[in-house]
Amino acid sequence: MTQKDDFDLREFLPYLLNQAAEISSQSFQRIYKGRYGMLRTEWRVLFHLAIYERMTAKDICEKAIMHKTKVSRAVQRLEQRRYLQRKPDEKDRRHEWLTLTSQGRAVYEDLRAHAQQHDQVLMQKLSTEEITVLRRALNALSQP
Amino acid sequence: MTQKDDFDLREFLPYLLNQAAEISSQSFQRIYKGRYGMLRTEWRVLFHLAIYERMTAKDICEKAIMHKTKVSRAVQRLEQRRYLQRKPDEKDRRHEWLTLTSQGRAVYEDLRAHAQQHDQVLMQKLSTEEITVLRRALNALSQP
DNA sequence: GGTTGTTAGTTACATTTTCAACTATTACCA
DNA sequence: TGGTAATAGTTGAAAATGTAACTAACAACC
Repeated sequence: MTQKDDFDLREFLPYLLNQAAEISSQSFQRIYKGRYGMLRTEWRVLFHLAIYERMTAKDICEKAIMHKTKVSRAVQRLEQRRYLQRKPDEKDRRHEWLTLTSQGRAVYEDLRAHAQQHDQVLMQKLSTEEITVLRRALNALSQP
Repeated sequence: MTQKDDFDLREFLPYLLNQAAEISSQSFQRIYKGRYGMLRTEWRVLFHLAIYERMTAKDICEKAIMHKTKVSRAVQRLEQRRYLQRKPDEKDRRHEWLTLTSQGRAVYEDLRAHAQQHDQVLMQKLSTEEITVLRRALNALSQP
């Protein structure tokens, strides 16, 4: 198993990004899955609603860059657990406004605390300068 | 939909990493999926075999940080398409040595060219300094 | 030498995701 | 006004993934 090719996978950005994303997500996954049986799609929706307070599923699709079926199903499960409420828009009944319940907000507060703590741990692997550049670069790469 | 919370998702590394990974993978995905009907797991295995020439499934699991069932299934599909061959180890028949066929290498060469081109496009969004720091940071974050 | 433990890899089943088709509502425009 | 197009969101079937249990081969130890 000796390297032969001049092409190095560890320089290929999509590969590197996936690797880093996968590994750095794992320990946070254990938290939201272990404590609340949630999926990745679900914590994302929950966090978006906590941060923006009031969104339609469409808004979430755009902000979180998630497919509408993913969002739809995440919303269903969060509703079943009474973490969010739906209210149809009066003027355009195709839209549904989503907001967290107090229960949902409580879950968010708990997860957010863990998220921030988790982020601290990750950042310990990097210098402050690296963190700044990394965030900037990741944001740039997130523009489609 | 106005931001309320002081916690910013766009600073949470696992989120940012996932977003960037997702988006930057998409156009490469169109290529390996469109041209060869391959999955992400499959191009990864293919690339590893091209680069390291001869590996067992276990080796690939470790290098690529993929679960053994993923690797097992990717190997099956690559074998069906005649992109790789298996040879049991003579001394320890639990091991199987995997190597690409010439067909598999041809597919790799094609995909590699596209990968490099795709990487160029991605890197245009960044300065050379950002690229250096990004790669270093991603490698650091990829250590579990 | 036979029992027990380990390792490489596969398979079966449950859970998630994807893709396409669907409903319901509003917009557009002749 | 009526008919077609567009939009928000849901659903069902197929594909992919995760988890755990499994087989086969070897190792170790008494």
